[in-house]
Parts: sequence; structure tokens; C-alpha cells
Amino acid sequence: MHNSQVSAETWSIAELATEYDVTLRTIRFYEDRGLLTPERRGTARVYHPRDKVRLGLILRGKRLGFSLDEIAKIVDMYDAEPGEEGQLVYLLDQITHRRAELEQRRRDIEETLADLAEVETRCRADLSALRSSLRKP
Amino acid sequence: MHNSQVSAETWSIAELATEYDVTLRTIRFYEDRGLLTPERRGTARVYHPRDKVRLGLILRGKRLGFSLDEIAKIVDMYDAEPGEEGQLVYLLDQITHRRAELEQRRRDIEETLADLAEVETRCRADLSALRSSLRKP
DNA sequence: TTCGTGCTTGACGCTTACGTAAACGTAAAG
DNA sequence: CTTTACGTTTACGTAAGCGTCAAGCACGAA
Repeated sequence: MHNSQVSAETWSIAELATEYDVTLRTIRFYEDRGLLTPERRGTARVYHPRDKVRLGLILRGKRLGFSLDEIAKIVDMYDAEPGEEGQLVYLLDQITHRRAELEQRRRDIEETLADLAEVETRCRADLSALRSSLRKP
Repeated sequence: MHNSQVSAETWSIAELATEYDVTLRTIRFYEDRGLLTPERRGTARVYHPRDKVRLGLILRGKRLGFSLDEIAKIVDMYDAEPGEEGQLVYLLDQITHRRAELEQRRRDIEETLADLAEVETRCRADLSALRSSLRKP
């Protein structure tokens, strides 16, 4: 085995695509939008752990229904440099904002799950009624 | 007051738009896609409680990041007729499916909230460090 | 009758998030 | 040397989800 040293592992675009089940096109598109900035070895892209983590964050953001623009802001928060005070205050503000959004989504999920449970109950009732009416017609 | 009888209340398209803070265009678009089926009084659309509820469900679905096609399936589950056995089994299957998706989303939210909390901690630390270094230079 | 208000139906435009070729480079394997 | 695998850029296509006119009807008030 070649890469037996755990530190400083890298991946090709195809490896990342397979691991996260996205297309190469998608990964390149995210780079186009500035969300990923892989190293270049010649013309080929080489992805470092940082890129891999970011891709994971991007896809999680997508599952949550954020747009790529919003995801860009969120992900960039994660490895922002300390910076000046105004910047930090802005960041804290963003955090508050995102948190509120996420909590709204969580409430939506709870409600939807509750609704689904209701539909399921009704459904099972209908089903057993249907079946018992068939057993003794 | 005109509509003093609570039962069988109806709304105009503008009323619904105001209440849910969407545009008329959006509501008509949902109708176009078969998600809403208001009554017609002449040419004007008249929305019944059922339509209003559905609009609420649609918007909740949107906040959760579902596509309109997916939302259509979900919402239609809610007021599906009992139907035949195959239909009911299909419905239960859909419910299982949606539930799994929603639970994944909930996990995503928990993780993101945890990440945000971490960023916030780091951020506050940086901020206080910055300020204390300014107070005693 | 004319005005304003609210509603209607097209129909074209735009952005997002990719899909889908087309055409080419590079490097190892047969 | 040719094939195969893997990568690249460029660029047009598309589906979703509306925005934004344009043009017109219907109806009560002035």
C-alpha cells in the first residue's frame, strides 16, 4: 500500500464523487461557484482533507434546502480567519440568523412527522377494515 | 361584517397571498401544477379551507427543501380517499420513505446547529481576546 | 359614463443547479 | 503504437420556480 501515512491524504475528483455519490460535473460546478478550491497537479484536481470536509458540508446544506449562495456563506463561516471586530460581529449575527432558520425547519419537520403519523394511523385503520371485510364477506 | 358565519369561510387569492406572504403569481403557479384547485365564481378564484390548508402544507414542504413534485405526492397523501388495498400499501410505503428523509434532515439540522455553536464559541473567544487587547495595549 | 380596484389569462424572461455532449490531454498497460 | 482509463475545458440544454409585463374583464363608486 502506498499511502500508509494517514496524514495529508488526498483524493481525486472521481474518488470524492464516488464517496459522496455526486457527479464530477457537480463537483466542478461547486468549484466554479467558489465553494471548492482544490490544488492543481498539472491540470488535474487534487483534493485535500479541507476540500473533502467542505464538500460534506455543502451536501448537508443542500439536503437542508439551502441555496448554494447561502451554503457558501455558511461554509465560509467555518474556516473564517479571526479578522477584525466588525467581521466577528457580522459572523455572530449570521450565526443567529442561520440558527433561527434551522430551528424553523426543525419545527416544520416535527409537524410534518406528526402529520405523517396521523395519515399512517388512518391508513392502517382503513387497511384492516378493508381486510376484515374481505375475510368475512 | 359580512362573513360572520364561521363555517364554510372562503378567501380570495389576494387574501391568501397576504396571509402566507407569497405572490399571486406563486399561488396561480401552484394551481397550474395541480397543487391547488380553487372553486371558480365566474372567473375569480374562491379558496376554501381545504385549499388554505394545502397551501400551508405546500409552503412548509418548500421550507423543507422538497420539490413541488414531491410536495404534490405528500400533500395528496393527506386527503387521499381510502381506496383499494394496493393504494393503501403504496401510501404506507411512501410514508416510510418520507419519514426516513425527514429524519435524515433532522440529523443534518442537529449537526449543523452543533457546528454553529462551535463557530460561535470560537468567535466569541476571538472577539473578547481582541477587545481585551485593545483595553490594555 | 368613467374611474379605480381587483382579478383574469397569456407569454416571455430569469436564475439555479446541474446534465450532456464534444473535443482534447496524459499516462500506464497491452 | 494503440487502447483504455481518467482527466480536462467549453458550451449549449433544461427543469424548476417563479418575476414581470401586457392586455383585458367585472363591478361598485363618483
